[in-house]
Amino acid sequence: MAETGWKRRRVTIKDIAAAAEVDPSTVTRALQNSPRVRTATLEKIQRLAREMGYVPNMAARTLVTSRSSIIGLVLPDMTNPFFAELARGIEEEASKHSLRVLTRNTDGVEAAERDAIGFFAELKVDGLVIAMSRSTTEYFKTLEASVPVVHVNRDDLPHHVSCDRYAGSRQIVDHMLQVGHRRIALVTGPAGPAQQPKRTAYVDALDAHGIEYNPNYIFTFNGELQDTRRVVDELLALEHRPTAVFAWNDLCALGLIRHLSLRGLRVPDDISVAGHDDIAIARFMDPPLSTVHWPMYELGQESIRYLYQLRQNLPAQAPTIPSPTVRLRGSISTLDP
Amino acid sequence: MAETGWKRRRVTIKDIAAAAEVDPSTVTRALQNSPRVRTATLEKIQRLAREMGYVPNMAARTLVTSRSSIIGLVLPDMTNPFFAELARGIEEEASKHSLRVLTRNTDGVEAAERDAIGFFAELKVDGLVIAMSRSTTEYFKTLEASVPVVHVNRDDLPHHVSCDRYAGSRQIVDHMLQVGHRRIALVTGPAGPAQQPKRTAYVDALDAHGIEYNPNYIFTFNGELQDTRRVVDELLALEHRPTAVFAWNDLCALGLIRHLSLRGLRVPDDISVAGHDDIAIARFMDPPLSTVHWPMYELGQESIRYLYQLRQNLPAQAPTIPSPTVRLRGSISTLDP
DNA sequence: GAAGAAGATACAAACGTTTGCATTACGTTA
DNA sequence: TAACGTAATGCAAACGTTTGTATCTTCTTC
Repeated sequence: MAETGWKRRRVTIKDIAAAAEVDPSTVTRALQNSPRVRTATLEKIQRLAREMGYVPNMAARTLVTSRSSIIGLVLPDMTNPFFAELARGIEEEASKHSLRVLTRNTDGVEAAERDAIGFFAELKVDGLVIAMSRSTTEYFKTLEASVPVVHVNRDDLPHHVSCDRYAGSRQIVDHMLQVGHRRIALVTGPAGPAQQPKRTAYVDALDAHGIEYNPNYIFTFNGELQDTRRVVDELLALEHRPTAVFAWNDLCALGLIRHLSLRGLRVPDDISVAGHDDIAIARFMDPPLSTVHWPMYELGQESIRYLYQLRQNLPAQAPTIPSPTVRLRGSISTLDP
Repeated sequence: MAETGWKRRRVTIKDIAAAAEVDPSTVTRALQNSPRVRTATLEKIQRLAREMGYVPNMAARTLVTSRSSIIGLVLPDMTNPFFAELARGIEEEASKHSLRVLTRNTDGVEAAERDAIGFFAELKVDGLVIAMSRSTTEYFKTLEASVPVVHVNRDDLPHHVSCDRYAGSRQIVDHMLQVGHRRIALVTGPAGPAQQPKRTAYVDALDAHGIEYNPNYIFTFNGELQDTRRVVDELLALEHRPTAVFAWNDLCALGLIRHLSLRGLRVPDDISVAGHDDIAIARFMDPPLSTVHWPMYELGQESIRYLYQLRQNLPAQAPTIPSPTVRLRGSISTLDP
């Protein structure tokens, strides 16, 4: 027997006002602990509110204050622990300012991204954090008129929080070269503004060791875990097979390792693999993954701090985040000369 | 919370009405493609709205209609791909009803869970999907008065969507027994209503094979990946070491495998491991993980369908989800007798 | 004990939509 | 051409808060 239970009228501030024999405005003030209301009245009202099961109506409040105390977070992929870490940092920091965080994910689809953003705009969120979007600059230009936005990992956009995309990649490729690797493959992700520095770091590192960069050693990964199989196939089909692979990210590295293993190659004995991001499971992989530690949690925190400055039109300079560092675990072998 | 620059006045329906020399009510109707407005007027209004950059104000709309077209999703842990899959199913199905999904995660903390729920209640969401909460029945009793709620994986609560928690576990333990394992450890998670059926399945399976259940073989895992180390230590300290482990979930299995490997034990040669959930990376682990496939995506879809029925007071019987099945990959070895 | 200062509370307008009902405009039929 | 039906639009109230200002108490102070 289904109840019509939740259709029953919600208790409003007016109901409390009536019960307390007082004006609605007094109730509002009492509920926000205003010093303007006498202690006795205040307590009586708060007790009544509790007893009557009062739940504030955000819509009404937002309508009049045009503030929602909500931060919108737009993520391309909840599946990737990388972004979960970001969300943690954001929530942690947001709660300090008593802001709540609502998340929408877009599966990396641009249309979904715009829908999410438009939706948050309708909701009148107090701020928007957008991680690694695909959308273009002009789009955000118009958006920024209505809501403060901070981008994570989009160095090319006006208000961003990011960290040195070149340094970490450069370091790990340098390391592979130092331990003797000469044929190093690079697996890049789906095209996007984030790809270039990684590729440059790769080319530069080779360059610094006097190695000519070989376009055949660069692969493009579509982001689906299954696609690593194709990459491995192509990689193994090369005449001079690489001895090391720098993967797009840790999840990609995981897939590569798996399919290499299926093809009979052991990591790192037969081929070395490096990842990027340092997600939680990286150290639990077999072998534990050498990777670039990307400080996603800190980026989350900083993005909220930045947003907070933006909201009050402070000079809000982009925060500085420490450079990413390399975590060497077991997935890169030293080559005998 | 100082007001600021980008806070320039938003375009409202009245502005459009003025520009189109028409009444606000006509604008509303035009924007929802009502047949009550002449085609010419309708097009003119819609064009104007686009040109002027009109963004509807959800707060105002929600206030009058007392519907928000939002579904709230409360998750204990975004890091776990398991829940990401649920979110996918929910979003997919929700978009069919043109509902949007907003997510909050609670890190498994009960206080955070209540905050999230309370928040969604204030937001006047049209429905709430709560996954594997810790909270108690009475709490939800009062909640259901204000919003329809569907629980995922909480068989004990009134409106839930779940699937046979016993069958899958039973099957995989049976399988381990069939291939010759006699000393099988069970790793359970943090206490909660979800634990019992798994444990019962484990005990029953042993029973059916005439094996007495050994309390020393049951370990409690706290949910943190690092904690697997302790579990492995305790496990290896046992006098008669188990030959197989049924882990709480796949992530737990991953950690166990890693620490077993650090202690020099190979999976599955030295010890077998089974997981639960079948998250995306399970098949990419080394060895690929044998596990119970839990249909999280389908559960997500069903929870929205259920919610939809609840909302219109249909007889809404709990939907039936196919039983979970076992995915045998490489992490369980056959024992020589 | 009266004037004035706080202190406490009430009043009323506003926020931006939606929607039932009233009104006007237009084309059709007798 | 008057009467009528229908199509298109306008009017106004309502949703539940918040907040600036006005009003009413109560206490000081002389």
